[in-house]
Amino acid sequence: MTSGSRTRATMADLAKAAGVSPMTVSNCFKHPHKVQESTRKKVLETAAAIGYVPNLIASSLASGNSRMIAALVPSLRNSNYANTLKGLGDYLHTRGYELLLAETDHAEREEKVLQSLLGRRPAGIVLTSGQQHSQRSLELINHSGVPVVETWHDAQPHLDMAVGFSLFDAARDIATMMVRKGLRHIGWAGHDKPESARYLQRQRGFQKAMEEAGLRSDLVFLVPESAGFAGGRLAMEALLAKEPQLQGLCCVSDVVAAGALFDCMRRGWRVPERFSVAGYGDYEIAAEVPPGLTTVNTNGAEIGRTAGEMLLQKIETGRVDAVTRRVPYQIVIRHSL
Amino acid sequence: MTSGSRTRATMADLAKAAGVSPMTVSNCFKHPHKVQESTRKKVLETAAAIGYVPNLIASSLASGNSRMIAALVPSLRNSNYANTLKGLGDYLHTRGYELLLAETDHAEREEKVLQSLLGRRPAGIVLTSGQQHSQRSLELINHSGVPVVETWHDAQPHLDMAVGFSLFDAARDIATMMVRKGLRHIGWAGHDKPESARYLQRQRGFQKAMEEAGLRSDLVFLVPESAGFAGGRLAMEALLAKEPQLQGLCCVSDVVAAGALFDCMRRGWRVPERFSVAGYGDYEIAAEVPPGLTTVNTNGAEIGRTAGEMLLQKIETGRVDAVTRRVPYQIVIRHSL
DNA sequence: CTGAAAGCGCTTACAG
DNA sequence: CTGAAAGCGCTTACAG
Repeated sequence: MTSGSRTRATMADLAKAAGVSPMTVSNCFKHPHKVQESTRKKVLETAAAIGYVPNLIASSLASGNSRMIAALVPSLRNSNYANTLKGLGDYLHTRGYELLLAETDHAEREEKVLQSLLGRRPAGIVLTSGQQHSQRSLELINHSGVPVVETWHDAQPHLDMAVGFSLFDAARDIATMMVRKGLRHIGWAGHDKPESARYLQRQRGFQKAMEEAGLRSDLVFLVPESAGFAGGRLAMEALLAKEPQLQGLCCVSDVVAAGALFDCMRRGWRVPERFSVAGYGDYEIAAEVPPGLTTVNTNGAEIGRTAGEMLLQKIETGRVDAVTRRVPYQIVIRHSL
Repeated sequence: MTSGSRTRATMADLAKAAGVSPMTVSNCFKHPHKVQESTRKKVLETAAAIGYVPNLIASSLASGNSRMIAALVPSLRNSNYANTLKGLGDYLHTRGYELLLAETDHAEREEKVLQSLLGRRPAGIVLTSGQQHSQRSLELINHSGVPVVETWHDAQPHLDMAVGFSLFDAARDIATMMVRKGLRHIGWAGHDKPESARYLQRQRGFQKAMEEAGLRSDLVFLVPESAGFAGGRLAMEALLAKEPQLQGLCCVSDVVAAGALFDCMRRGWRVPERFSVAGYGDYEIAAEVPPGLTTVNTNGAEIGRTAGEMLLQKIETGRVDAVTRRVPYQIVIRHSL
C-alpha cells in the first residue's frame, strides 16, 4: 500500500485554495495574532483539508533559524546519555525544535561529523563529553558561531555553556556514607582512563572522604572500562590481596558495582553484612541486582532538559542567565551498604 | 572564548574569492568530474582558507533532497534500538546523510512527532516498531510519499519496506537447544503485552519447539514489561508452583533471564546443573551475569545498516532489490544452559 | 488586517 | 569546461 502524492501542497497552493495571499498563510502559522480570526480559521481548515505540511527547510533558509539542535554523543548504549537525549528531545519537541543526532566515539571522527552537522546549520549544539574535544573541533564550532552547551561537565565551559554536576561531591558523599555505616577498610574501583577527568574527579571525591575520616585512601584499583561487569571482580581480587580486611567497595559506576555484587554472590558473601558496595549512575540494573545497589543518581534526563533550556534561551534571546548550571544528584539508598 | 563570525561565507563569497562562478563552485562539490582539475584545486583551497561550509539547508531546498533520515524509536534505553541506531547512523554518515531522531513511546505522541518530522522533508523514515502505529500515522507517512522502512519487523511491511528477523525461529531454535540438553520441564517467561506481536511470536516459537519435542508447552507465565529484572523471579515462582520439577526457563528477554539467574543465586541453585536459563537479545548483561547467559543475538546494528541501505537505494534509484530483508540472528552460547 | 516583492543560498537544465 | 538565469518554498521588512 505504498502511494503518497509525490507533489506536496505548497504554501502557494494553500493560499490559492483558501483565497488569500501566501504571506497571510505564513502569518497564520507564525504570527496568528496578526491575522483575523475568520481568515485564520479558513486557512487552517483548508490546510487540514488538503493535508498541507509546512516545508521547514524553506522556512529555515528564509528565516535563518533551522530549529534543529545537533547532539553529539559518545555512545547511545550508555543509559546516562540515553537519558540525557530523552530529556533533551522531549524538551525540544515541546518547543518545536528537532534533534539532529550523531554518535562519535573517536575524536578524529568527531571532526568529520561536526563538519557535516555544521553544514546543516543547526541552531545549537549539545556536546556530551565522554571524551575531550580536539582543538580542531573546538575551532570548527567556534568559527560557526553556533551556541553550544557541554553536558556532563562540571567545570567552566570550554566553549560557551555547560551543564552538569559535581562528580567530586557525589563520590565524596556516597563514600562518606560508607564511613558512617562504620566501615573502616574501603576500596575504590575506578577506571584507568587517565585522559578522562570525569573518572579522576570521582576518585578524588572518594579519597577526600577517606582523608576526612582519617582512613586509608590508597586502596585504589583501576580496571579497564572495557572490562564491564568483570571489572568489579577484578577490583575485589586486587584490593582484597592488598587489604584482606576490606569491608566495602566504592565503585566508579554501577556496572563495576554490579560486578562486585556478582562476585560477592559467587563467594557466598552476604551483602551488606559481610561486604558493602556503592555504585554510581543509578542504571536500571542498580534497582534489580540483589540486594539492590545503593548508588548516586545523576539525573541524566534533567541534564538534557537543562541543556535544551540554556540553548533555546541563548538562541531566542541572545543571552543566558548563567553559562554554567548544575543539576542536583541524589543518593539512592537501597541495600548494598 | 565565545566568538565566531556570525556571518558565514556563502558560495557566492567563495566564488568571488576563487575567481569563478557560483555554479563552478557548486560543481566542485557535487560533480567534481565536471570541473577542470586546476580550477577545482583552486576552489577547494580557497574554501579551506576562508572556512567555507556549504549550507545544506539551501542545498536541500534547491535539490529537493534533504539527505536527512528521520528515525523514530520507542526508547533509546533499549540497547537493541541503540545498536540499530548506531548501525544506521554509521552507515548514513558514510553516505553523507544525517539522522533526525525522535523518541516516542506513545502512539498519540507519535503522530505529533511525525508531523514535525515530516515538515523537515526527510528523504526517508526509519520506524522502529516497539508498538503498533496508528492509522493516522500511517496515513501521514503514506501521504508524504517518503520511503519508509520498518525495522525489527519480520512480516510483510505495513507500508513500504521492512527489515528484521524471524522472532519465531530464533525462539524456537534456542528452546530446541534446551531440549537437546536433555531438559524435559521447560517454562516460558514472557511479557503480557497482548498488542505486541513481537512477544507473541517468540512465545509461539518456544511452544512450537516444545510440541515438536513432545513436551508440555503450557508452562507459560507472563510478567509485566515494567517489572524489569524482577520479572525473572516472578516467573520462576509462578512456574515452579505450577510444575515443581521445572528444570529450565526460556525467557522473552535477557533482562528477564538475568532476573531468573539472580533468583537462582538467591536460592543457591547452581546454573546450569540445577537450573537452566535462556535469554533473548544478547544485551551487555548477558556476557557478564554469572555464569554467562546463553542467548540469541539479533544483530541490532546490522538491522540498522540494512535499513539504511534499503532506504538510500530507494531514495537514489527509486527502487529496491527486495522490500523485505532478513538479518541473520545468532545463538550465543555461554554457560547458563 | 492584508499583500507585492525581494531575498535566503544553493542546484539545475540550458547555452556557449 | 564554464556561466547567466530561473527556481526551490518559505519569511520579512515595507506599504497600503
